[in-house]
Amino acid sequence: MKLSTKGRYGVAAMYDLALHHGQGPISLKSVAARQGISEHYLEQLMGILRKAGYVYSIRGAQGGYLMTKDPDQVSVGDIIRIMEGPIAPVDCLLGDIEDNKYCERANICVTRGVWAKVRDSINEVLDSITLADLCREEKVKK
Amino acid sequence: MKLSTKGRYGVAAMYDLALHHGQGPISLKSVAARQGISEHYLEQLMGILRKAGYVYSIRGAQGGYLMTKDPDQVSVGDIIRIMEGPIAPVDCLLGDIEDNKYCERANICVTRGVWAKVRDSINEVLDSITLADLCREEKVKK
DNA sequence: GACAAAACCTATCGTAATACTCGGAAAAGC
DNA sequence: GCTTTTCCGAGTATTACGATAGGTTTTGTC
Repeated sequence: MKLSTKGRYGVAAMYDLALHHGQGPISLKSVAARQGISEHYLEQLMGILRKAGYVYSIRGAQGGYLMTKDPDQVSVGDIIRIMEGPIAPVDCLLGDIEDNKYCERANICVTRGVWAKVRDSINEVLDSITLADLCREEKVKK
Repeated sequence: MKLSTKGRYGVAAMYDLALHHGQGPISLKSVAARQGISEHYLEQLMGILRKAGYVYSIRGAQGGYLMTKDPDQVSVGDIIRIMEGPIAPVDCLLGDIEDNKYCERANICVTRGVWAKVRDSINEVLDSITLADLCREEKVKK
């Protein structure tokens, strides 16, 4: 039940952009340095976030990335799901309960209900926290 | 954020034993067949459950496995944690917040709090469901 | 006592995903 | 024109997962 670095780094990067929201384009290099992420790798991750519409970029010197929405409009769950795909502790939760794509007994399986509850509770927690919340916490810590 | 088959199969096997609780030793072969798990692989998993004290075994012909506790005394969380280790969406939750073993900035990191909340909510769900609960559900479905 | 059924044990192994790394092309400010 | 930056596609090393294989030991039953 581990989060991949994709999800973790994605949140870290978006959080970094949120902290600097309104200060013009933020270079990938500076984000990578502050958050301790490989530049080249982060590059790929920013591509995902860009294609998903959470950031846009300005190329060339003095360029960088900017958030498309305000930090209070983006939840941690949004980012995790973009980076890792839908939350699903087991594959059988991905399809319809009837389609048997991942498990022939999905409709009679009692453990499926357990995993569904886990999924729902994870999503609930992740959706309840916005990037703005994280920024506020940062200020409290200082 | 996937559960491994270890956890899934572990729960399936324990659930199967719970369904047959009080009916003498249940052979690994029959559990594997009912739950659709490779026999040899399940063997290894039963070893983990046995060493952890959740089942005991009777060797030889007509042998098999039995639960050491009643199904209402064993939660899904107990089994998952035995099979997969402690629930921790990120490694930095494993050590103390001060020991910096997994992350140098654990004590200043704001995202750490997010993952801790996720962990707690997963544990809460998993601990709230016992094998006896699953058995009751099975009967309702029939 | 032989036999078969079962648990037990150790080792091996193929596949796939993860987490990068590398090398460059294109864009844009100065 | 130079430097800074994003953008893109390919390659790669490591690891964990999910088994598979091949045996040994134990024990009930005929």
